[in-house]
Amino acid sequence: MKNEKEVFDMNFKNFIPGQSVDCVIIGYDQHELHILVLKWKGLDVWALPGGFVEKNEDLSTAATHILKERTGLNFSYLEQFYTFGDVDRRKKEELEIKLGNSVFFTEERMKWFLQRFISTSYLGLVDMDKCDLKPDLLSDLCVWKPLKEMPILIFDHNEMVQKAVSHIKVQVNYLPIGISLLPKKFTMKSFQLLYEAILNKSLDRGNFQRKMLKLGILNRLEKQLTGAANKAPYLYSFNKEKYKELLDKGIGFIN
Amino acid sequence: MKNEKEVFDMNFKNFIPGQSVDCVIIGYDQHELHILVLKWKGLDVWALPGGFVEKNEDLSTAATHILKERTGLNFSYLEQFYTFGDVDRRKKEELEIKLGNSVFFTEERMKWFLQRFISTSYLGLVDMDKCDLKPDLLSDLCVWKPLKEMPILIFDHNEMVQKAVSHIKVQVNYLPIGISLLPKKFTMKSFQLLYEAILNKSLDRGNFQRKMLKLGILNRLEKQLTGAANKAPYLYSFNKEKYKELLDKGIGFIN
DNA sequence: ACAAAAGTGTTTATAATACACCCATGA
DNA sequence: TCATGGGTGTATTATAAACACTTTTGT
Repeated sequence: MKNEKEVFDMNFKNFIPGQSVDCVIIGYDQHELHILVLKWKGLDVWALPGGFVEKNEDLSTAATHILKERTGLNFSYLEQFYTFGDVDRRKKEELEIKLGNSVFFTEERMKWFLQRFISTSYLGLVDMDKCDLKPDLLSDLCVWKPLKEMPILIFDHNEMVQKAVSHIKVQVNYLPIGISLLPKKFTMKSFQLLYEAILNKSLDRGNFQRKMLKLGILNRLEKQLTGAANKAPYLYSFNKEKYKELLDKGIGFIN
Repeated sequence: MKNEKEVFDMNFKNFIPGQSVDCVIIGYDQHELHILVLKWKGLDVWALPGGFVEKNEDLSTAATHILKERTGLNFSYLEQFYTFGDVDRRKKEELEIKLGNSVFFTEERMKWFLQRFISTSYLGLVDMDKCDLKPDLLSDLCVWKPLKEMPILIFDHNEMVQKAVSHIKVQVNYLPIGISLLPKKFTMKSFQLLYEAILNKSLDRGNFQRKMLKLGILNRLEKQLTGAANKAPYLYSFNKEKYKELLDKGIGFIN
């Protein structure tokens, strides 16, 4: 287990200088998209999960590695989507003030954090329920925030979130949206609401249902009695083989 | 003008260590896509145009800057598409042998070239006729090669080309294909052949023509008498405003 | 019996596809 | 006048979109 002492033993000699990785991890709950964020220790500073790249590890391995530490999972969908490389993407002065108070930030460590970083961003899609969240050494909170209630994030992290969200919107027919974000069993309604949350528009219930059934990616399971005074919906699971086949061919789920 | 002396004066202290930029520049001629490549001085080594990033320049500025030097142009379409960050993407041993013979590669320079580099790749689309090609300091040739006759490129550069080409295929409806790759005046036939080259499949002539005309992105100009024993085709130019408007909305050119 | 939401059906509009037809051109 | 390729027309099919009808559930 990591502890306070480890934080103070932390050093950066095994990392590539100037290169970082940040992750926009998207989950879905209560009909809303959520983003995984961290709060820095003792500060009102929010940031995306991220880290540095070890000298002997691939960029993608670094992302996998960072997310394994934060969520306990190996992500089934994790893909690089953009590299942020502007000179002034980390506002040095702002950062210096924020870090200045902490005992952790010795002069040497300060120097590391104040250098120019080029950050490659990864997009992950995950079933929130499967995650076992743990803050990193510099943070005291690691939580899901609804996309619509995003706090102000440090540096260009809000831009990263925006870019990732518009990415899944554009690429909606080529990404394993349902299979990554929904639990094993789900209703057609929640499947539809997921697409509506991503596309930010309402879809016709009848047409959605017919289209998804016609694609052959769903297994119809038992009915789910909800206790409400209406017809019980079926539960569905994904036919993974068929789903992946369609994704590879790039067949459209939604127009 | 750059000359041999300048090569020997070249040093790397103004560059960010470990970070490079490579460019997949796509042109279109004789019904085929072409890629801009360089041949290293005195060696049978081919590579994409690329370079390093100055300490005080943005990543995108570095790409713009590199291409200005190679082609004399400021690209109207130039976009980052992937960052290659595997530990062993540059095969050190191979590189060491290739560079070992050159007088340019002093120990210090060798050390620079043999470090691990993370390379961010940019995709550019350009009218080949507008380019005024110039090799870089390490190369003696800077030429267009037809995509179907790509030489073996150094490192992972062939992978970069493949990734860029499949990127434009997938993104075909969102990229300024015609306006970037065709000359000012062109025939409907050459416009169609361009899409066929990208999509690698044949399209129906009548339907293509009707669709493009209906989109309202084309201005019909004078007829072009080719000298051939058949009806003379019209020349067209692009209605740039309408074209960009459609691109922004993401309206489909081709299915 | 009623409201509410699920599941399915039907109609209409729009777009994709295939191919046919006529026209201009130079030998 | 013939072959060739360009421009346009049309019939067929497939898909999207809108909405209506029926079924199931608990009160």
